[in-house]
Amino acid sequence: MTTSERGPPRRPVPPPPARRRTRRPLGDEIRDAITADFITSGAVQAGERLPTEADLCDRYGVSRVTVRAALRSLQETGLIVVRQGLGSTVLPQSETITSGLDRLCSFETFARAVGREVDSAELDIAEVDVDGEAARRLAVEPGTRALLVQRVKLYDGQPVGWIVDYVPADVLAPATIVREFSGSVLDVLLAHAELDVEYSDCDVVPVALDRRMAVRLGVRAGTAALYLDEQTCTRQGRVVNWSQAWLLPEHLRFCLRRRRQYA
Amino acid sequence: MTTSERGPPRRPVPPPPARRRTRRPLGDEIRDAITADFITSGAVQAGERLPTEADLCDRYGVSRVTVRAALRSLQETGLIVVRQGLGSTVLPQSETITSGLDRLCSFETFARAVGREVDSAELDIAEVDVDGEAARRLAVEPGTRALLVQRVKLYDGQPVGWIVDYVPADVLAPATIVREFSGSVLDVLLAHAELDVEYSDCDVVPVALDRRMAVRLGVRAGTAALYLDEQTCTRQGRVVNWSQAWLLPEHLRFCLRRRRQYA
DNA sequence: AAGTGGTCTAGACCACCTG
DNA sequence: AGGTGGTCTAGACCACTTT
Repeated sequence: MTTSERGPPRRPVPPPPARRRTRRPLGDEIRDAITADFITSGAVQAGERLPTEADLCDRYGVSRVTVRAALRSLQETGLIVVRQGLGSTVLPQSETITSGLDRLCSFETFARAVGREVDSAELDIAEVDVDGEAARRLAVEPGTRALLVQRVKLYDGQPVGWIVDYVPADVLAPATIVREFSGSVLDVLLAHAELDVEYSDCDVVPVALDRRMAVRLGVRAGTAALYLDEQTCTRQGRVVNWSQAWLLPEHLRFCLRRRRQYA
Repeated sequence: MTTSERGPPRRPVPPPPARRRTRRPLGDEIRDAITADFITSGAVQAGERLPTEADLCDRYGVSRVTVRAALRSLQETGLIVVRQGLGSTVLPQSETITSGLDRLCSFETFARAVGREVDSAELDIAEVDVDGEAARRLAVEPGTRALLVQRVKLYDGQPVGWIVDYVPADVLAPATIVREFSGSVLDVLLAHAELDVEYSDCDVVPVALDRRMAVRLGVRAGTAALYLDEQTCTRQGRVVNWSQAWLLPEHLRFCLRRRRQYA
């Protein structure tokens, strides 16, 4: 017996799904297609409506559930608003990079999601023996080898933050990180599925920048900034990264969704 | 012809869904049931696994899609982690009574959880016609009636923040809010289950306090503070509250858990 | 009344993990 | 190999908004 006897034919519209990457949800591909076909193309301006869900189903040959997953994703990233009985309206885009603080996700990824780029400057990568505060925050013995990565983040050529990352050498080989680094230490860690990186605990502190940091970022001393002090952990609770970031709110927007707790 | 002829019988397992509130997703009810039946009951301890999705489908008489919606919600709030091929594991709850910015929870509730008290001072309650920025943030027509509540928050007698809340009169009668208010507008809204308050979207901005605000809080002008600008919403996305808070980090610690996104 | 999004179901097949 | 979660489909009915 062949598998083709076991049910009705699936997905009649697209060609045989042979080459589809199974690891990427179809909804994400549809989301990207809608973004390209209607939003970034300018076919639908801010304030105007996307085609109806039924139309999108026909156009892309997918089920309504899949189209709705795509639309939900677009709504979560703030590109559209969906109203019952009305349809999906494209929203005007913010000039700033919106960062969902509650998501363990690099600035690079956020920026790319909205079609912008961030760069690094004054990049300084070194291997060090951690002790004191760093050893405590990494939960390792003083003297443990670690990779230290420091840099300025640039947005449209403007300095927007200073970031310092430590990763113990026994978490991931420094050479590996350096080889795979393209702006974000977190992205390297997330890409290594075997590490099981799951969450970070992050302190959020408003600070007035001291003279040295202000010079780095090209602002006056005393400028208000957001200091994020973060321990990235595996599912088992092992610390794999201590990250400190001083960020200017000027070109960055930090937001988060606070959810009602039921437990 | 009756509607019952138009398709196969739906939901055979549960009793007639007569009294179900149609506005609450079934997935949310299943999520609450799972929480009560397995997690808060202690039937499944941290580190142990929930029943399989198929078992949960049978137990609650719902489809797998619905069970998965419930599990996704539990994962988003950090109660469980779901792994392909492994199942759903209950997570240990954070020891530190998180002043968790990611939880929709009043300062009063947080303080009570750690055995402290917060008080209000300079309380100012008024009915106003909102316009401009306030109307925009509340998503109402300019001129709409709303309740405005302003006050200083005190922690151990020390001023720690200035909070401003708007609630449109057609969300909840101003008299009702005033009657039930005991320090937190959010707590009043959460207590009204019929409002279906579910989440808030919160902007997090570091600011240097201006002279007026600094005087209110008894600090020097230019002191760094955290400005939280928040729209509290129902499950349907209706804004029920616009809240602004200027908070001193001195006596408060803001932290949050950033979670990896799998969707 | 018509059209749109909102929710839910039953079933199918795929990918991952563990024996 | 068997069981688990991951994804997707087609179809049905409900609720909201506009005509």
